[in-house]
Amino acid sequence: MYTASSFRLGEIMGITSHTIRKDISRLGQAGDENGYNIGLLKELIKKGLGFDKVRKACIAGLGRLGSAILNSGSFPGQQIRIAAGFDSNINRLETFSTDIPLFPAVKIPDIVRRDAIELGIITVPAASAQLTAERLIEGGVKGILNFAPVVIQNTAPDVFIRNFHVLDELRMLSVLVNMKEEAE
Amino acid sequence: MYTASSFRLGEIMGITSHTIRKDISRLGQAGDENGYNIGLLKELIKKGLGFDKVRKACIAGLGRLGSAILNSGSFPGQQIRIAAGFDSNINRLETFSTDIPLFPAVKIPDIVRRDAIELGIITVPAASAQLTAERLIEGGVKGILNFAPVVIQNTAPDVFIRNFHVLDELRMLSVLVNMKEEAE
DNA sequence: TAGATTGTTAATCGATTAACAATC
DNA sequence: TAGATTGTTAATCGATTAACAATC
Repeated sequence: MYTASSFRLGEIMGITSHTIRKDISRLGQAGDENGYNIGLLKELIKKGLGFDKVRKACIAGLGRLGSAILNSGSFPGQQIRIAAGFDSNINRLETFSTDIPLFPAVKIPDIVRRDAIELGIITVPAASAQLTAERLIEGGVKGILNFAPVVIQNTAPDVFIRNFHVLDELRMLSVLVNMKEEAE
Repeated sequence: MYTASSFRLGEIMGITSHTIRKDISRLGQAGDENGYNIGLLKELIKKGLGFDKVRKACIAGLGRLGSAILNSGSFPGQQIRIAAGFDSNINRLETFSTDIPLFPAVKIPDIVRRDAIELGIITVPAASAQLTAERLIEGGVKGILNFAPVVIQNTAPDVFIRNFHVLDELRMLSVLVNMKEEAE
């Protein structure tokens, strides 16, 4: 039987053993004085976090970033399945070769609703990000991961939105470096 | 003279006016009873956060994601400049057309040091992420943005590391959706 | 047993939010 | 002036860290 200690798990994840124990204990009991039972722990996490279901996601915007994500293997065997791609440029849709069904952007509400897609990934230019978000929400998504360098104004407060932008992350690092330099 | 209130700024950024005021006040004074003086505020942020310097960054791993970032216009006029790209596949380097100088991965330490590159973006496969990080650190980078689905073990504690992975973000959204469903 | 490790309660920390005097 | 808005102090909140009894 395989086991792992909170210390070892923390090492792998880059956090302390305290946090590991606290977080796991919230889900139930999976360990004893020999550490955590890996099989039991996996089950506990799967159940507790809802990873026993596979949720469908779609990608809106098939530019460089969007197609990079689309082609990243679609996360096989994971908790997420990419079920559709959208772009406003019809030509781009036609020249694309993938197993994932592609549609024009205006169809977002229809397809999202029809296929019960729950998560949306926004990789369109900043100018069309808000419209894209609204179409996704209209279709009924419950969560949005936004890569466009704009903060999405959430019209439906029960939809979770996470904003991520590469440049902002680099700026953040730059600020940390700068603060450190000034402290020296 | 253009002004903006903390309420309006918070609206744009999706946070409260309290946080805006608190954060800005840390940098100095930029407003009065008419709101913030935009020009003054920009100056204050630029100085306070070190955005008056441009820091160089490099991209290690020119697969789909890496080349998407490389080609994203190199953030013109921003606080960050992409100054080099690296890949372990020599063929890939040769077939690439870009203004940004490209080098084989083994040269990372040399080039980073030579060109005083301060930030590194890791877009290599998981298996080579740790090695890539070590090469970047060897060259002297001060911050790393890691897209590989592995937590980088930081051998140099004075280097800032931010881990980001698309699938994890989607999983996070999935968990939020799941918790909400269970609460209902 | 002795030593290692969990699960949980308490303490600490930092960030967000609230409240409000000061300003013009 | 009256109303709007900042800057700052105090209160709240949640997450991380510390500490330790219980377990085998």
